[in-house]
Amino acid sequence: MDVINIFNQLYQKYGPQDWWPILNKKAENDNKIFEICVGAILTQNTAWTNVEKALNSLIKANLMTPEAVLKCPIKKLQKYIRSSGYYKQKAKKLKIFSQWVIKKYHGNWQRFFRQSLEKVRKELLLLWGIGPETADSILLYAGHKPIFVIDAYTKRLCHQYGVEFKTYNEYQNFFEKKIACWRTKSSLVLFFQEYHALIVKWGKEKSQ
DNA sequence: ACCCAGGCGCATG
DNA sequence: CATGCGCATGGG
Repeated sequence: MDVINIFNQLYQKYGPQDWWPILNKKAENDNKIFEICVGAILTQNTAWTNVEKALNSLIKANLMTPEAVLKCPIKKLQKYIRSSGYYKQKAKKLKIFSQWVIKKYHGNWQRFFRQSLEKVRKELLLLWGIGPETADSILLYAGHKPIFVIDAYTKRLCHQYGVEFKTYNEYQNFFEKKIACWRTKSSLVLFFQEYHALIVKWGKEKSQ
């Protein structure tokens, strides 16, 4: 399985994907980062179209900040994100996530992301509701950390080439080892961002 | 009527 | 360690 060659083919076919999509374009930078985190949580096992509706209703209700989410009554929060499914669990996840970034980092993402990749990844994974894919999406797209996101489509792509592993980390290592060695950090981030987006594009098209 | 979507936590063997 | 199950909406 030639990982680089597959990227080139996908890029030639689909072009740049411009991920992560920001809906609230006029928001402050910290709130755009928060929007990416919220999107990453809401899209767990859920179609993005359903997530977009929830994100837009949060924006419209002025709830796209950790402070506002923390203050909002849970029932009300559930109502706004209902379209994204699992809305009771996800409302709780947003509460916990918001409380964490406020209490520990005063809502300042710079303070969080300036720490090492190992440190920030481990810390996200300790939060209830944040698993490996959600953590890595946040790290890659919100924090610009060089980490490769594995999702159901990525595994499906591997299987098509007869490549199969047991764990998330094994898939991740497989891609990172084949890509990481010859690139600088910033170009690696862009490459990982584009690659994951292209895989999702490929997967979505295939499942229609 | 069914199946799936940009997963995760928790209980069980 | 590895399965299995509940969570929930909306579009095909």
